[in-house]
Formats: sequence, C-alpha cells, structure tokens
Amino acid sequence: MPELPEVETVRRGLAPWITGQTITDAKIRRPNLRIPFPPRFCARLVGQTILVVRRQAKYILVDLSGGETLMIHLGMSGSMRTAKGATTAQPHDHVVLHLSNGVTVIYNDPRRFGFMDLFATSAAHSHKSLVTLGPEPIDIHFDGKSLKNNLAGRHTPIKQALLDQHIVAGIGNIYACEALFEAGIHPTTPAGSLGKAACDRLAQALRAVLLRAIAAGGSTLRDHQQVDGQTGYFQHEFNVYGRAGQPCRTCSCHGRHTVKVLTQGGRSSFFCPSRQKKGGKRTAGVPMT
DNA sequence: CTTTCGTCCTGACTGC
DNA sequence: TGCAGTCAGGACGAAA
Repeated sequence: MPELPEVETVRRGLAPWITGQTITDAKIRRPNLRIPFPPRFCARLVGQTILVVRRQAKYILVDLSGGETLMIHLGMSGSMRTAKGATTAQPHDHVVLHLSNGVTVIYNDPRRFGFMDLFATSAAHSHKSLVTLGPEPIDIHFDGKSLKNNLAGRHTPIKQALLDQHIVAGIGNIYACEALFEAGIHPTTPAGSLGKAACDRLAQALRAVLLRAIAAGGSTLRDHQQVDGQTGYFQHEFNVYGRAGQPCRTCSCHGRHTVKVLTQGGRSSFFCPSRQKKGGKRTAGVPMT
C-alpha cells in the first residue's frame, strides 16, 4: 500500500530521529522477507553513522558514513516506528536498529512484501531497482512533455502505464486512480494516444494529488502508519478509490453518477463515467469542487 | 522491444 | 459461530 506519499511521510518522520546518529546494534528477527538480506547485513551496519535519509520512488535510501547505502522498501504492509528506551516487541517486527541517541528503529511488515538491501553508495545510481526508474512526479522538472515522451508508442491502458515504475516512479493503484479522475482521463485510454493537453493535465494532476497526500500524511487504509504511529488522513479525500457504487461527489455530475470499477491487469480501477469519458474527451470546464 | 502473467505473504472481509 | 474462499497489491522474472 505505501506509495510515494506514504513512503515520503515515513522518510520525513524518520529523518529527525536518526540523522547524524550512529548504529550501535542491528538485529534481524525474521530473515525471510521477500528478498534475502545481503551478506553480513547487521555487522556491516553497526558502527556506521547515518548521514542522510533520502527517498526515490517507493524506496527509502539511508546514506551511511562507511560509504554504504541502506535501502528500505515497505512493500505492501511495511511500517517503521521509533521508540526511546525499552520497547515491546510486536508481531512482525523483522529488523531492529539501535542508535547512539538511545532511539530504537523498528521495521514491521506483516505481509513480508518489503525488503532491505545494503550496497555501496557510489553504486546506488546503477542499482537494479533504481537504474530504470522513471522521473519523480513531484520533481520540478516533471511535466506533460516528459510524460508524453515516456508514454509514446505504448498501447497499454494509461492506468497500467502509470503503475509501471519505468514510466513514472512512485505511483500505485490509489494515486493512479485519483490522478486519472482529476485529469478527466478514462483508465482504459491507450497510453500512447494521449495528446499534449491530456498529458499536461495528467502530469499536473499527478503532482497535485501526490503533494496533497504528502501534506495529509499519506493515506491509511489498513497498514500505513507514520513513524510516530499516527495515521494519514488523505483517504478521506479520495474521489474515486474504493468508492465504487457511491455517488461521485466533486465533479459536475454531483452524485447523478456513481463511481464505477473495472479490473485492469488484475487491479481495480475506480473512475467516474461522467468526468472520465471513454475516448479521451473531457467534459468541458468542469470545476473540481 | 512491449505486454501479460504468476509469484511471494497474511490479515480482513465475504458467504455459506 | 466457524470455516473456507477471496481480495488486496509492489516488484520482478519468465513467457508470449
């Protein structure tokens, strides 16, 4: 479930607790996450000081003083929490780090879709998971032109293209649905058929919805929680995701239509049939609210 | 090259 | 009430 806004929320929550601190102890409580831990994972972490906590797409990247970078992926259900002093172990606590300031950082992941990796910082840009990633949709340089360029020649539906991390990084099912709604684009539209205006709208919508979600601390459905245990609240602002059969509430149809759902690539796509017309025509001049 | 599909996992939910 | 079945979904490798 964690998509870009949730991962960014976790990064922001984590950074003030751990930046500048030295890892004094590291323990793996459950070794079999989705991908095996790299060799000597814990031993390599101990003694290193945390320099920077970054994020790329859905990955948290922790640069360490020894020239290595710790990569954390939260998978579907992963969360990080911090505690000062004695801590009570919870079910699905898989990795525990102790820091020089007395803070404990715990990685918890019930579904074990997440993983961690550790590699030379100098090789980060060529890491298998990072090297092919598309642009960050909240980056200042991301616009309709670069989106259109990356969609060129793609016959796959735009909804599925948005989930492809090589085209745009960090988008998951929730924000793909919400951005398409906001841009007024039907999810089955062939990706490469979107014109300049539609790509401009979509780039703008992606950026806007992600920034609003970050400001709201992400979306908490079942799993996501912030580092301090708080839940995000962007889920209350969903226009379409998870709202099949409910009245469309923010576009011009004002409840005269209900949100529909269809399955694409095994995932649910939620959309308003009034705002998101098949064939790409958007209802002219529709205000959002 | 692009696209689809199966795989991993467990908790929450549905239906009988 | 209990239990089996279904769903959710990120990333990757294999297959088409």
